[in-house]
Amino acid sequence: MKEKISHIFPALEEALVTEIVQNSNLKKLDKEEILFSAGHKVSDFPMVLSGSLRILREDGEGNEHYLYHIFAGETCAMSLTCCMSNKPSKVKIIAEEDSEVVIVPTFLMDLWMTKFHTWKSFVTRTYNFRFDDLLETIDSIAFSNMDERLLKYLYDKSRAIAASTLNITHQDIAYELNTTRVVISRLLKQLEKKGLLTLGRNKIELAKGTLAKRLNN
DNA sequence: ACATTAAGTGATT
DNA sequence: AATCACTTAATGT
Repeated sequence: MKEKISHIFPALEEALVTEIVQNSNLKKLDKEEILFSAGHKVSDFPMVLSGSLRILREDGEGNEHYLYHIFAGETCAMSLTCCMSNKPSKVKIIAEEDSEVVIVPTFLMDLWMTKFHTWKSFVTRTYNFRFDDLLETIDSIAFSNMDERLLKYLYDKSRAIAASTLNITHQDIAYELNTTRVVISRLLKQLEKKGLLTLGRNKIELAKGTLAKRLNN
């Protein structure tokens, strides 16, 4: 276990990894399993060992908004902020595919910040790394660029499951981008005309060029 | 064959 | 971009 964490989180010092192992639980998540919902107090946060998790903003009225994915070797910036301010979670965390995570109790956060410099820099990097992504998201919401949001969503999802074929309905996408099915259907149709993807029932196949293009950005 | 669910379309706000 | 009303297509029982 210890070797595994060290391998996946190489930046963390040995003594810290030892404490992680002593205080945390390993949890296996099935595809689409909900780890945390919004609203509940954050007593733990996840560090991803394998697979990927998707993070959604969620209000009380059943509105959701996709934010980002996290992968092996990462932790959730939003969960960390909730930990430190002792506020209820504002996000929902769902396994994008079968995943393994280490569930770490939040009370260790403060202690580790002063005790382990590698922890402090890990947390800092987690924030920095996420910031650009969130800015992009803010931009596309602010300027109502639903088509860009949709493309980013498809690309992110594709990367998260390491496949170019997504098995998802237009309705599901609409729900996670907080819009309506009709809008998604029409935008997807446009993207299909542009040759960026092909559509099927419960299926969206991204063109190879689409992935490459996005990766170069 | 029938019901249900997913997706496409035109018109309106 | 959202909503409505409707059609068409695919899938399940």
